[in-house]
Amino acid sequence: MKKRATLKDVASAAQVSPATVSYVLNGKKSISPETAARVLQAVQELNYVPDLSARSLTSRDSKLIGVVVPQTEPGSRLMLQNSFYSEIVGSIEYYARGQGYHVIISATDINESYLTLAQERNLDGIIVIGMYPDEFYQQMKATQIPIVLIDSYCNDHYFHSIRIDDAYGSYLATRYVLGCGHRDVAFFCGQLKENGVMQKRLAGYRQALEEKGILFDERNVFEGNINYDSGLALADRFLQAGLPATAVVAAADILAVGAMKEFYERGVNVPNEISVMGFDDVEISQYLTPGLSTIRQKISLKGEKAVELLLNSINEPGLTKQELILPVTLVERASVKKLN
Amino acid sequence: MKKRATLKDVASAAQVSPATVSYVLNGKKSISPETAARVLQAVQELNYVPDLSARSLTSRDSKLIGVVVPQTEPGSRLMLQNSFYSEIVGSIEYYARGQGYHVIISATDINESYLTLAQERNLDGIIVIGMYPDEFYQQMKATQIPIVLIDSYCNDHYFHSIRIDDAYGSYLATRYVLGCGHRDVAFFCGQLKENGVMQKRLAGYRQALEEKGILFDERNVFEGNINYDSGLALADRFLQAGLPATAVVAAADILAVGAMKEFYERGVNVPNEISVMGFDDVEISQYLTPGLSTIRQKISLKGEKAVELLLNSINEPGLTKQELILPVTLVERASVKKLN
DNA sequence: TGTAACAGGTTAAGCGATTAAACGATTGGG
DNA sequence: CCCAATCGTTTAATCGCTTAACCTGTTACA
Repeated sequence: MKKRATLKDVASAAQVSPATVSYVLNGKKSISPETAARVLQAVQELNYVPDLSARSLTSRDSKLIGVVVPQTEPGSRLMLQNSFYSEIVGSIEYYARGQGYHVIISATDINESYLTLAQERNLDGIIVIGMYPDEFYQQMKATQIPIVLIDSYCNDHYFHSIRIDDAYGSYLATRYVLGCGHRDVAFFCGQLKENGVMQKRLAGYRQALEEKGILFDERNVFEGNINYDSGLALADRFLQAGLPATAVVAAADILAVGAMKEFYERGVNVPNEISVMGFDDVEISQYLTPGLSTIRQKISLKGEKAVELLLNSINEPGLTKQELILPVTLVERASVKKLN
Repeated sequence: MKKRATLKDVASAAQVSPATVSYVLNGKKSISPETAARVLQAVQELNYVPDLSARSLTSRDSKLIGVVVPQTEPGSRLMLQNSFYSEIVGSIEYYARGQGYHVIISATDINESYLTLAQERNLDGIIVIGMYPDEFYQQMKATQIPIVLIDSYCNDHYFHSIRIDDAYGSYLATRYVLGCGHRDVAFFCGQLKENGVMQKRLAGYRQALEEKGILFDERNVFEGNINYDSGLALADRFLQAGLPATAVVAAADILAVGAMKEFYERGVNVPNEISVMGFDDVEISQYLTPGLSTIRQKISLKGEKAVELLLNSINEPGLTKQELILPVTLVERASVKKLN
């Protein structure tokens, strides 16, 4: 039951003052090589690991960053089940660790509780994924903590921001489907209200239509939530509607996944009877049969860049706010039938 | 740029000593209602949130628990991509937070670095998911920190442990397939060597066979790794082998997912030409077409119980080690054909 | 040669909490 | 009526580390 070695223990073992040990450990002052060696050896022998709580107490930083993820849906609590978020969080975790930071996730309601976390743990920075009510951003701003927004269309220039070109991606998707010879294509999406991402993706869809001289028809857009069940439901509604559309472009893979399942259950063959196009290239998209054609965003790159930006912002407080738009590419698999 | 309020600030605002504030906040000593009220009000007004680093310095606990997840596969870094792990981690996160704990994940190599984390952050406890080399457990033991193992067949009784009855689950799966009229069934699994889970699942498979009086045939077991690509590969090898088997039971859903995809690509219809049975009931299993019949373990329950056990163990150091075996159930979907 | 700069260390003052011990004022029992 | 126990509160030590300030020799330079 022996206790952990402390700075002081190391100091006495190396026969120097605690301050010296501290200095050699963070190299903030010149120390003679011999002394340094002695200290380092003591560290080794005693198996010394600095206590970050103690350190954070004086140095005012915790080497901890927070990640805020939306509750995927009102009733559901376990956001990590959503592959999109878990992939991002995973990559954030990975890159942060590489830089000596640890990550604390929070899927809690966007009430005050996150602010509390930020304070009580002295978070060095926060990465916020997704879109929230305006009030939330105001609170975040008030913390004075460096923050990077992912996939948010919050206009406040106080924050750094990372996203993809949603409109373009959706345009790409739709153009591809159109290019395959489809002329009448439906659009499945999440709540358009207050969700910039969905709005942009709808805009991209419309743009592609327009470009081809195809009339936009409101009845072709099916609005639900961004989850599997909603995918099922939208496909059902689509089928009920008995529209002439031969393809659907979904504003999110998970929606496409649900739709494909529903089509399958209803005996509607994908891609022969109906084509399906996704967006995101979530991991499972490739698992499906047929493989889901979709718009790929390098999810892990988003995480990587977010960490990079956040860390820069932490180390250089005055950093001018940046807005990073990551590229998207089209991934062709087998869920869209070529009509020509 | 005003600084956060500290204990001392609250104290002077409420006109009491810092100690008093501390006492009313953690109610460890009797304080007059009037004083308490005054303090509480000051806390409100100043928006005071205790600094956990500082607290952890004296109270020796951090309200932080660590979660160790294996690197899903040697080359891959982002373990959270594996739905099984991300689901568990998500639920651990959720329940831990409910109890006032935060979670730090680590997908790092199982080298010394996790030990370092445990020390530098003063972790109150650790949840270890999966199986590791023996040496790892020894190191963990040395930390003296309460630990709960999930899905490990480590025999060391130093640890609490949570798992399911793998052998029984696999038995159930195989019996079901057999019950559907299949007589010749293959078994797909991850590395058997040093992986208790896989071994047990193989055992369950054999038991079911035996019970039906079917000879176990080594050529029917296909060993790979537990990931999608391996699923593809095993299905390929299976097809090459040209065995008479009419069904395959996979020791993990992700393997089944890969197999189904490969079968699809090769034009082998599931379930008409080959039946597939899974194990785990990962979220995507239901998304597949056809839906994957599988053995369900309540993944989130695992997380919940792990947290519960860990917290008990933290609060009651002498707690006798427990081993929890959670129930499994069969989920019938559409990937196994009924021959009779 | 006088002095400034610097290298290499040490001292000691915090950082923001917790908590044992001390303290004065009541209270209660014998 | 006195002593002890109890209550409500304060004092002060402490947790493990960082860092400004100080100290003592050297070295460099005009």
